[in-house]
Amino acid sequence: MRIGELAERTGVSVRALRYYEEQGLLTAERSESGQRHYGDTAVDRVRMIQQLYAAGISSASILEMLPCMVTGLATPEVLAKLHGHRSSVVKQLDELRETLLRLDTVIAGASATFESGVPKPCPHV
Amino acid sequence: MRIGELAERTGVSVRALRYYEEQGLLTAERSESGQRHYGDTAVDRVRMIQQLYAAGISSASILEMLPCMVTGLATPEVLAKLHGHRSSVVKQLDELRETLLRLDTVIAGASATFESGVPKPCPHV
DNA sequence: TAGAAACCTGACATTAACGTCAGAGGCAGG
DNA sequence: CCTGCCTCTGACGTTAATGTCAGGTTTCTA
Repeated sequence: MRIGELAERTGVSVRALRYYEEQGLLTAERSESGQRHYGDTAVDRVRMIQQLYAAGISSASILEMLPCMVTGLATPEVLAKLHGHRSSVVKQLDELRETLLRLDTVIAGASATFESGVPKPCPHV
Repeated sequence: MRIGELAERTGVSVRALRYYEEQGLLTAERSESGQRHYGDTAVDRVRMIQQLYAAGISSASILEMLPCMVTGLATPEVLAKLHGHRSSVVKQLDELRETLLRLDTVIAGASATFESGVPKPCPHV
């Protein structure tokens, strides 16, 4: 498939796909005229990239990890990187949970204010 | 306390603190000569700001929410915003959990490779 | 009362993952 | 062949939260 179709099937912009290639995260066959052509596996590849991005992992790190993400095999160095990223993801999870608790506390307090029939303006601090 | 001490106590740079003030997230008394002076509550305030940043909430949104984060009171509009941010935090949590699972799968596979005594180079995809 | 250390404002630099535009070539239908 | 849509490269724009530097004032310390 060509780049437009890949973009549509993954929900990622054409620009982003070219950027991935630029970063070495995604490769493409080229037609005689220079147009990119992708196999079906590219769809999964792009989705994986997106997922790692969503975890706050940089393209440089993804580049190191990606080949092994596909096969499940890794060098010791890559394995160490993976553990490192796992830690940071766990840390992010903890922080997010804490933030969620705080948000819930605030929301509960604010909601109670309204339910009590006493809508007060937001006071200045 | 002055800005340097606040920076040290919160682990945030002086530049960042001035930026928070610029964004309206943090206020300071000014001495005769114009130097910022903070009360002890500023420490908590800064930590809260950092936590919200960590949740991917923009400074503009924080600005809307912050007064009410302190008092637990909110206008209906702010309450709606809070719910919106709650949703996005929950979504982030889900995505992170999914990513963690994927990472664990890969790590498990890679670790097994080593434990089996067959360290293989990372193959090309 | 120096001189160092901390502070001030203002402004330009940085980073990442794209968006957007320009100018040009490629491809399928009518 | 023409039209319209897709694609190409290259390059500059964007955003957010700072970093960094310059040039000047204030505050602490010896």
